[in-house]
Amino acid sequence: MKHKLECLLQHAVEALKAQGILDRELTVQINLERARDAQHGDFATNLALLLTKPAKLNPRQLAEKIVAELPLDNLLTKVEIAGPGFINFFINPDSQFQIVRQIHDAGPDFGLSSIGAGKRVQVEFVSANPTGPLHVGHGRGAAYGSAVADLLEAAGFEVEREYYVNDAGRQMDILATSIWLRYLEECGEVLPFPSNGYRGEYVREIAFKLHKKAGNDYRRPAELVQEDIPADEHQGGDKEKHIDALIERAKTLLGAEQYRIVFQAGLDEILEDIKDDLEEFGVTYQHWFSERLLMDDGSVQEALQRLDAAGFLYRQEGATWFASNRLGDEKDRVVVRDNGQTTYFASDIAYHMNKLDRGFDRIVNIWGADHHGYIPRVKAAMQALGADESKLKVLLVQFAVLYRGEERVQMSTRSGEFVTLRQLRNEVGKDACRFFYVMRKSEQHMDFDLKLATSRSNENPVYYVQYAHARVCSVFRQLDEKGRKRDLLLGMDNLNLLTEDHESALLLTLSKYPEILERAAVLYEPHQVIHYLRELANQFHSYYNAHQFLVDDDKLCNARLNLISAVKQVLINGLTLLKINTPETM
RNA sequence: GCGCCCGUAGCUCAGCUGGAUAGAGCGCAGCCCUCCGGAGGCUGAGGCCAGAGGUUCGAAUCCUCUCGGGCGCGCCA
Repeated sequence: MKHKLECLLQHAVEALKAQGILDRELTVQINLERARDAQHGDFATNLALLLTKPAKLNPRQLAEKIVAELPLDNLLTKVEIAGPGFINFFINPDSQFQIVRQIHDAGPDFGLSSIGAGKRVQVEFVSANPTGPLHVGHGRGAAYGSAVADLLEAAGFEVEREYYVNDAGRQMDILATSIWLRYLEECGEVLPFPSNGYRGEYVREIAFKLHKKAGNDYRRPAELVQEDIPADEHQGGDKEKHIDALIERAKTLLGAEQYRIVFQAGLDEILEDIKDDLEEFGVTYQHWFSERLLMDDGSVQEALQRLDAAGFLYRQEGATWFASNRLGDEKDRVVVRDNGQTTYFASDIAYHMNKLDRGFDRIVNIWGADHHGYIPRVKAAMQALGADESKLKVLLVQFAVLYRGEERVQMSTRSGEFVTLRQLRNEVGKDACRFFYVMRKSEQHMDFDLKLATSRSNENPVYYVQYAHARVCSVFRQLDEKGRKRDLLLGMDNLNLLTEDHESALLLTLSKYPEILERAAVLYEPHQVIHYLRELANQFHSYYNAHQFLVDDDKLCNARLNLISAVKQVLINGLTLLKINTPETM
């Protein structure tokens, strides 16, 4: 409907160009909107206002000329010029009824579009370090990222979801060493735990399993482990030097082979936990991409060579620097440290080179807001590699602050007492969890109220939407109990009986769903779908209270049943897209 | 100090790439089941869109500054 009107307007513009009112070279962006007020019809455009200057006419005169060029179509009952020069379109009400038929015919596919035209988009999200379970902060990225990916897919893009696993680097060594130290405790060795180690309970559990499986194979005497290790922080030393020394000690005492096994045990265990966690949250990936792989297969070296060949690398103070400042970054960045090790950023350059080489039309990265300073350097690297940096879209997700009623829930990663995503899901359930996370615009700081999310009352927006669905189901159960049969065709033939205000409003809202999905996908704004579903549910509940569906008149009854059936279908489509359940009873 | 995000009803937030009279939920004050599920509906009070300039037919929306809140500015990952 919307596209059709846009076409008509485009033709009118061409006609004005032919008449010499508008310059032929002028490109015109048609801006057609849903009218906010029913008095302004169904759609409105500000076209005449925008073209006032190039046409050198006042807006109302210009609007008249545009309207004169619009072919009369039986879709429209009226086109009028209003206010300063808006053109308002009134859609033939009969055509509005057809939305019920369209929804019925399309079923689960209603709302899907092909604007993506099969273009390949990669969406990378969460990508939390596998050094511990996901916490609530990752939850928002997971819910938002998967919703964006699912929306893009619904809009006709070919989507690949990816998780970048940081399985290389110092943090992983700290984890491996932490596990080993806990393992030694399991074996009966007595030794202090480093202040900088991972203290979470999960580390003990992994150590426990390792001990159960391997017995004392990796046991070494505590004296040897401790010998000549520099003091920890609480002993007046440097915690970083302390932990680094312990890592080295673990590597020497265990040897490369055994160290690798302990390391791998931790990585596997945690990654498995993250995968399960996300899967239970309705989040799945096509690829789990290993950082270590990039280092092992020479990709990092290759990326650096390419930067060097392009003249973007130089050496200073023993390190190798990438001249990102020349490409808009606030300063240059180290890619190879003076000790010869490549930095995390070097891996990331190689990773983005790899993404580009895979030929995606668009690359979407979803990051926590704390990484925003990272964007310029990654874009700089893409440019230096000769790539089109506009292919990369970085979406930032702001932090969520947890509340339980008035009280703020404290999170502390160090102590290992942080609230995990799993705990959150167990407390509020998957549906409320996803709904709440996606309900807010991603760049908006949000307060996540656990008390509200768990309340089974009218305060809770999740139940409100689900209840609308359950109510429709209930009406059909009631129909059954009364021994009546639904007559689909009779209802379709009598849609024109749906003339109540509540019914017109619902028909209009239903017809907006495809536009909402498109818009939400293009703008990466899944919260728009939530808002739409709340509005739809609200209108349904109003309708339910105002009118009886199971009336004696078979024609009217079946027309209404078809209408609420369409409501049900759209609720299902929207909620399913967001991976939220649609229970038939609650 | 520099950079990014945010500031809209008492609270939590929408506001359709600049449009017509700024919206919703919660909370508050009332009301509505002889009726398909009251986890619902209806009515009402509540706003200088942080503040000041600017851009134009028109600004909550764009630009500049100020004030407030969050987050970044490592040879960490």
